[in-house]
Amino acid sequence: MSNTKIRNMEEFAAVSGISRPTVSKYFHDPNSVRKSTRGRIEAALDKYDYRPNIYAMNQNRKLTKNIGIVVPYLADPFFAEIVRVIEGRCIEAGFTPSLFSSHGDPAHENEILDSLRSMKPAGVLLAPLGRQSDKSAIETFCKNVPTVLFDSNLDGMGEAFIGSDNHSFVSQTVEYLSRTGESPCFFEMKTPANPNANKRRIAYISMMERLGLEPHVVKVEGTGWGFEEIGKQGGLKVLADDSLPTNTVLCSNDRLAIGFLSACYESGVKVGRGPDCQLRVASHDDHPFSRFTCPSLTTAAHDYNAVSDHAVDTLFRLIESGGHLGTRTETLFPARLIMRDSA
Amino acid sequence: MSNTKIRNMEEFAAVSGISRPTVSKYFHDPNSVRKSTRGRIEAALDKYDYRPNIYAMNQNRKLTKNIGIVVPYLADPFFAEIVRVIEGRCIEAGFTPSLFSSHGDPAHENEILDSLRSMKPAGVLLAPLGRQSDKSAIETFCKNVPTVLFDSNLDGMGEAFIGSDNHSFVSQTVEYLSRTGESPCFFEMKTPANPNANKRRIAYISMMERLGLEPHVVKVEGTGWGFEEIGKQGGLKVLADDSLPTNTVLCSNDRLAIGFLSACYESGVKVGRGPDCQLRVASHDDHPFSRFTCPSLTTAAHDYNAVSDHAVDTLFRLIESGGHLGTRTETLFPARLIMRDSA
DNA sequence: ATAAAAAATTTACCCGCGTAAACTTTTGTC
DNA sequence: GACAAAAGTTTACGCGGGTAAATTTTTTAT
Repeated sequence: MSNTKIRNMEEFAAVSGISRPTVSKYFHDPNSVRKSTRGRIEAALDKYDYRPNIYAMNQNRKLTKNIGIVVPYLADPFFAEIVRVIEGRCIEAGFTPSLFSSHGDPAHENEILDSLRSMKPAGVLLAPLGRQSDKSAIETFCKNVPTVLFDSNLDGMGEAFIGSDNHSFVSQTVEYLSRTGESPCFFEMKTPANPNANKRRIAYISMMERLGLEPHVVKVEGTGWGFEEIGKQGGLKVLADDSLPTNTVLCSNDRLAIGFLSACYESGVKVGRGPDCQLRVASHDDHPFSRFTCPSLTTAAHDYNAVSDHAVDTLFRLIESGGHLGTRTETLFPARLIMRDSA
Repeated sequence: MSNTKIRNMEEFAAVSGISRPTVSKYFHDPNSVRKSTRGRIEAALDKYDYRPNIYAMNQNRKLTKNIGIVVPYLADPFFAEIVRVIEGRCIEAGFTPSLFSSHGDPAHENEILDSLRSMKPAGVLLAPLGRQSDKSAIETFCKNVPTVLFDSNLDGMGEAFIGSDNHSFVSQTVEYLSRTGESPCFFEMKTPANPNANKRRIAYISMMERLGLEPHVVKVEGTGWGFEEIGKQGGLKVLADDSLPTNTVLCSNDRLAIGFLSACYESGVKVGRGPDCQLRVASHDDHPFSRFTCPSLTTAAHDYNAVSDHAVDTLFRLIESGGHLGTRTETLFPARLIMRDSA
């Protein structure tokens, strides 16, 4: 490692004995230059530790090698986990991921899209807030930037959608619960933030009807993204009122269930499938913490890797095709039932 | 909103009737131009929706308005929450935060620092991995980029450190537990990733000795960042062995405690301070989920806001002072004991 | 009203790199 | 060894905006 500092590509080209345009080509794609040339550049590279100025590089590019990743709520470990996988894939493929969380705030989601636009990213993976999202802002954004939606679908927006098949989630849990005990009631927020919640309720009702059972939906108060607290308060209430229609509760998602289980514990209600248990509780998502609840939570698991991989692959195809795929596809991955102790 | 598209600052200056250098000055600091001028620019601004090219802007700047935020493990909601607060403060102050997670991997931490350097950020808020961090890489980085460390301290690195006072955490929990029942043993990982863990053990031992009590440290196997699982497996083991030295367990951190509580539940061990309880469990951090454990977790809470605010304020002072503060300060915020049901 | 200070304007050059065109050298093939 | 193709070199210009210097205009103070 020499201590003479290289200020720009010109100087670096000089010390490596290669012309600047060729060096520029190398940084754009190392395989686009002859092997011997690449060798000389790389020799100089670890002797002088030069890195091209990213701002100058991107200034003249129509598209950069940046990929934007936007999630609605990073404090939810579910999204943190997906982000981890997606980031890895992007880096592998030579892109530079930039991570953003809307933190549950539509205004902030808009700001993110705004600053994302000026980053001229090659593509964006967007998990929108859902119902709260500013649809027209997202629509405009998607027209200007190659975007793949994931997790939450918004009608017609983005070049593709990749998510989980809510019907598969709910039909598996409902089928399992109904087969092994009393049929479940459906526990959810009165005004859910996420479109998946609506799909799950509808799937629950249709599945129950198909089984010839009467559906019961229990809606609890509360808004925002503090699902655990909402589940807990709602749980305490329905348990105090003794207003649950059945002894089996199917929560819309694991975070609600975590709160609900906490309410059960505090109310002295024993959850599980043992003979001494008063209630069975199941849910959806396979949240990273669901294996540590008391009792551990029976749930339907996302195929994290499939969703992440397919979202990223789709985005790469989109980028390669220059920003437009033929028709907008919606890919849904089925769930896998995870049987634990709560039901 | 006119539909003529503005391509660059030249054109925007033309339509706003102001010269380009003045417009440039405006974007650098809106208050640096006369009020009437600002008015004309802003009128044009919402008529034509032009935004300066961020790459061209930053190319010639020694320092940008970017701030890097690096955390060791974003899937830990503790960090997700801190990040949320910090991001907000940065945006308020007119900076552009960029978020990175090392995902528990030292090699990735290095890559992040590398790409961060080429972003020429005005400053960086770094929560390092800790023991696993490549110390020399971080040291080199801190010499080149104005950096404030938080959460995990690394000796002498960065211009300042802001974190929580582990001694305050542990002394409060130990004092409380010892006063209200059997004195606690200390439950931790054999080889903790984070320097805070060591400080907590030391604080535990010294506090116990001060109280004239015998310290007992229970170390469990396991490496990596899956603390809950480590706590659970370790918990199952010590409960099966019946090897706990006392009926009161103080976990090094909440994530371990979440796993430990799960082990207690599965082992049929009732936790709490009621007469029918076999074990008391307490911990440190006030993890976002600790209020939803079964039973809810007695813990010592970080002053999230104080840490975030002070870290950000320190970074801003550092930036204003041109990259160096006088002497390296280490600011530690005390804990607040949160009494819940587990102890 | 007038001088002094503050703010804008004009002009001009720079930054670090992308990239096109014309030309030269190196490769690989028969 | 001749020759076409591939790769590299030179030269030159552009991108979009930062910024300095000299000049003009506007504002503020007296």
